[in-house]
Amino acid sequence: MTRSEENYLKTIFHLGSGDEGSINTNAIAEQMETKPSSVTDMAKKLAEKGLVNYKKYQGISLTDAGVKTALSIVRKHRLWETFLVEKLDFAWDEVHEVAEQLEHIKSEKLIDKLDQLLKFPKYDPHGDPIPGKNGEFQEHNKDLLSELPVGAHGICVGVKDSSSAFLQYLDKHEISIGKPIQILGKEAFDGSLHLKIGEREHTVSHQIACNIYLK
Amino acid sequence: MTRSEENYLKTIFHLGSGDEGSINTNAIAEQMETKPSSVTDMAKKLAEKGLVNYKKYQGISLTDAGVKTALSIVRKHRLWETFLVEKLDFAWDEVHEVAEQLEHIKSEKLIDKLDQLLKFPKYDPHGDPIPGKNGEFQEHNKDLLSELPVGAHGICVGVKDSSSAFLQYLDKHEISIGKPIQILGKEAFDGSLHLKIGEREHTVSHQIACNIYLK
DNA sequence: AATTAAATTTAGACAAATCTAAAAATAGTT
DNA sequence: AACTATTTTTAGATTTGTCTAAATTTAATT
Ligand SMILES: [Mn+2]
Ligand SMILES: [Mn+2]
Ligand SMILES: [Mn+2]
Ligand SMILES: [Mn+2]
Repeated sequence: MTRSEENYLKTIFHLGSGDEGSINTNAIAEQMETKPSSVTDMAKKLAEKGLVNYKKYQGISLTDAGVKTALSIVRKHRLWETFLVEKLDFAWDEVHEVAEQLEHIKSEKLIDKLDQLLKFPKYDPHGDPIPGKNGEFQEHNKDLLSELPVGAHGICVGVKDSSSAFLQYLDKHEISIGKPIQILGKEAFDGSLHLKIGEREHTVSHQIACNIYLK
Repeated sequence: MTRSEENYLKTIFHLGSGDEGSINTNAIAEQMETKPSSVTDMAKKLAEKGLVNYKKYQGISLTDAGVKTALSIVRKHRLWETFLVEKLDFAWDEVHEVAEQLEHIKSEKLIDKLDQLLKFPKYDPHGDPIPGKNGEFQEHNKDLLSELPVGAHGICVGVKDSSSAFLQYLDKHEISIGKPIQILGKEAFDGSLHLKIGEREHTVSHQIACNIYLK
């Protein structure tokens, strides 16, 4: 399994985990910052190996074997992110790029020992669930902040956008996983929300609210 | 800098650190389990980048920039090996292969934080010195067991052969870094040595004695 | 010095992963 | 239904790293 194949499988897994069904060539290309023709080439190769279902012009989906492989990469990615934050004092906006490399290290013993060192964490620094050795994981029962009514309150349990820019915005406004958040008001015109975050009050745009999960 | 380029630089560094001067194409090929023609190709590329001195049929040597790069890879390799043993309970014969992958992860912050987590170790699990951020390191003042006279005694501070097979042999005979060793006698016929290792006595072949460093 | 052997380089090929440009298929619209 | 726009695939080229086989250079031996 090459690094490129692994990256494709992971991308297809992430694009497919929302709605069911098969994924567009173009969507994969955009996500991976590559060209559609490259995606087609890889689709054929992965189909050859039994990791994706692929028929010309019909889109791409993971087989059971493909899902299993994707989950093992996601597991590694998220365990490494957790390691970087918990053991090496990285900030949560600094870990993704490094984990993108570390997820391709091949050693089952390494990842199991890492899991043990971290005390078998269930969620990564962004609130995303960490699959276990056999691919099992429990997603938080969560809602997007933007879809909750005025008056709702809960705990921040995750973010949808893990970009450095967004996470730094959250840091600046003291929004982090575990923080209690209450919706004090909603602006009808642009959908911006007036929030109580811990002890402070802040107003955030609709775009921000679309990327924060509450429980 | 590609993974392959890094592996070549590291190999040239290791082959050259003994005697001075330039390294044979064939020696590099053998060490890397590749063909001499591939070495020539890479020599040209690395020369182009100013990392090696290369003139046709004249052998290959590292430039200052090449040494600097090689040292940074060796630093990463040995810090990761130390991490695997100290933090993840790997045995010293299990770390090399994984470190061979980890040494190529690109993140200066990662390696500096790892160094800090490990409390700035000076030597790796095989007794090899770990270069610092700026490439500085102090080699142990050590001697090969095979070159010491009868009666000599010292502490095992390193191994020359880091292969799994050799390290497992040492484990079996309870030879490890830090163990006091004394030469009780030498067999003239085949050069085998009768040793006192800690409290026990053992006889080891000349081949074994050629791969153990004492101080 | 001539010959043989060994080391090294060149030439040409290949697989992996990507790209551009053009062709083909599908989807959307009058 | 015909036309247009979008998506997807194909064909052919490129880069990186490798290989084999043949040619060249250097080293060793008669
Ligand atoms: Mn990756
Ligand atoms: Mn994450
Ligand atoms: Mn090693
Ligand atoms: Mn390596």
